[in-house]
Amino acid sequence: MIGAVGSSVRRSPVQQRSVERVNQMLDAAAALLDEGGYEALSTRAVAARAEVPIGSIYHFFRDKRGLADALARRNLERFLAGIERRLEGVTHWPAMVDLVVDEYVEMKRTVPGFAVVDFRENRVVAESLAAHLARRISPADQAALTRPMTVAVEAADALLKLAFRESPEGDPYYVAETKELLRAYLDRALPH
Amino acid sequence: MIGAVGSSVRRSPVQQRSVERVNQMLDAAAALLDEGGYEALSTRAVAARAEVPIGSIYHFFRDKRGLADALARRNLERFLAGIERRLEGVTHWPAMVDLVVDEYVEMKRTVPGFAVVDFRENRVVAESLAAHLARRISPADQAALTRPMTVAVEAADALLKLAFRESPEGDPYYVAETKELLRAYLDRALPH
DNA sequence: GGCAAAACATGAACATTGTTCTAATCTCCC
DNA sequence: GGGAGATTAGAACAATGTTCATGTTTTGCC
Repeated sequence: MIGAVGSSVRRSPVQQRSVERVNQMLDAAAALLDEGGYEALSTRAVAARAEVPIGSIYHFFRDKRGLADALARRNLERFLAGIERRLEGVTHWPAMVDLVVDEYVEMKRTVPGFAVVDFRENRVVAESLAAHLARRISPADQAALTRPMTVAVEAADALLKLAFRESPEGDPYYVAETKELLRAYLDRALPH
Repeated sequence: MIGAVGSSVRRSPVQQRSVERVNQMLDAAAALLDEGGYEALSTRAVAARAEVPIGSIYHFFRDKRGLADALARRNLERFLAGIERRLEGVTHWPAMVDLVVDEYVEMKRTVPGFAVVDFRENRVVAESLAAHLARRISPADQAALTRPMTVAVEAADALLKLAFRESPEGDPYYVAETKELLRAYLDRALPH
């Protein structure tokens, strides 16, 4: 999950100092996104905040979108790692629902720029969860689980974004309803 | 639903010719959005496509966002009108689910730029559906229906966007699952 | 240590886009 | 037909995305 995926990255940093500077750029982008949304994400603002010249951004990232994609990927990896950690010992899916939603809420509260988890990333989450489900819970083939999981993840992402639009800490009602909706749907959609 | 809402519109057209030109601008914006997403929506491109000078856009709209908002509102009104038409005689909510999803799919296929129905618009849809439900189906107070409806609309919007990312005509599996998910959730969330 | 090659830093310069402004033209109504 | 308000028109300014040539630092190697 480290190699240059697709084409959002132009060069990967190889020296120590540049690894740090790339992280500074991602941190700066995350902070700007939290403050003013995607519209506030200007390349010059990122450069100023990270204390690097504009050229450095384009040295490592294809363009502004590539920078945002890289940030999304970094957040995705943190999210998956957090889920993997929490999933220890979980053997039935209703517990999984609580788990994943709670981790999402926690990330939204603590990880800057977590809003940038696009549809491309959602698919990865769905596949990861389907794999876990197939491995430890249901012996069914993973393919049959992936599509319902994709539906669940997409819906959950939208509802939790709604929860955080309503309240900075995540409106408790919408968080609770997200879990309720996921349980109601998966109870019908997953093979028994 | 016509007066200048909030502040996305700078002046409303009063002469006949300018009403037509404003519609040309919205049509051009819709076409560009369908072709290349929000990134392809440049004010100059809209002006060229609508065969008006840039100044005219800023004469009627506050800024580029105001133009997109106005398009979203126009699409929302068509959507609500379509729903209202189909809702004649419907007296229980499962039929409503099919109806609203089908109308959404139809609009996505035929109305240019329908992708631009933001969260602000979703709330209006939810309130409209809650009102209908309160009026003709359940005697319960509308307030108790609005929040579950908001959840349902937000989830449906996300899932149908997924369906249309997968296939230009809307992936049938995801469309069917959207209905399934809505039924499963509303069956639990609505008062019986 | 010293040296060549690769990686990196830097910011001026260019292209595109968002937005404003002032002057000229057109519509509508008395 | 005349005048006030509505509208057209596009040049001009500002901000942003992006590239590029040049200079500096790090790395691997003798």
